Amino acid sequence: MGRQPCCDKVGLKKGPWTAEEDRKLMNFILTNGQCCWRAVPKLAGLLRCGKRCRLRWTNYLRPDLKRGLLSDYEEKMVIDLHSQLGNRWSKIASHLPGRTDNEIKNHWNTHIKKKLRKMGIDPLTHKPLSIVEQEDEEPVKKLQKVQMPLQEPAEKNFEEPTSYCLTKESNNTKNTSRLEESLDDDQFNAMNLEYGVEDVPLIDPESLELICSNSTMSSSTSTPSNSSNDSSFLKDLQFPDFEWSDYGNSNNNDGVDNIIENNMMSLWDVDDFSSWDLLLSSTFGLV
DNA sequence: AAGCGCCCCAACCGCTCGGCT
DNA sequence: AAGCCGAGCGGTTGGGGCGCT
Repeated sequence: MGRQPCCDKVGLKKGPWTAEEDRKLMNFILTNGQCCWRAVPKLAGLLRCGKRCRLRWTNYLRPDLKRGLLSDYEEKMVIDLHSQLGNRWSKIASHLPGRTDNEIKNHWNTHIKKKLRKMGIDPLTHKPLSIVEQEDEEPVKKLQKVQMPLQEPAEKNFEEPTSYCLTKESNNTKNTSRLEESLDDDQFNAMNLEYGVEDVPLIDPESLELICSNSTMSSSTSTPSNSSNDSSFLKDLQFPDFEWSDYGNSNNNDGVDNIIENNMMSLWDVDDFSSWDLLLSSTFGLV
């Protein structure tokens, strides 16, 4: 069936929004709230279709929007969320308060993609490029080993990321306890009041550094076999001292194979956050 | 100063999803 | 169950800004 256009396009204005249009839309939404978007242009006196009004509001006019470039911390979050969710920009955006899917998508396409490639990581699969290239050469092997399409890393065992879960009810006791140790009760309760499991607040970078430095201490005793595996890609990439954690399989003693099986690497699984900072600074001058 | 090319991001387009009848 | 419709999502585009020659 042929889809009807979202609105009658005859006589509608296109292109950049004027300050006057912004003001009208802003006034209308602030006064009346977000109702049926199709009706908004008429009621607000705008020559735009409802869909454009909604986009303008969500991407530009919303008062809770943050402006400016994504911080290093936000960038790290985007990368990790992307490794788990794929190109689900709105899902990713929902974990970054004040950021829009459009903004994150743009930032990904213009900045993060390049940075990851520079680091030798394939932005699509979040796997080292050397492995991706190998797989391209040997498609049969790839299928046997990975058993899922490379384009959609998130589709296999998709779960909402639990690493950011800040509720005390969380089953993820490891992460919860890290946070409980690092934040005092007031901070923790404030987060709990404001956000549910799905709505994850932005943690202050300083708090995060604290969390991660604590976890470094505890992780130093864990799974030495992970870092001592003889797979070559880490050496090839000359990364700083990474430890690749198990991804949902605590009995797996080969970190690299585990990464391949899960078809992703998570920066949040880098136990030592300072190593990540070091990587960023050594690779493209961040931090 | 002018021309050119590149980069970035706001905006657009078209498809999908989910609720309703 | 099928169709309609509003809303949301993700990919793409176009134009403005900026640096370089």
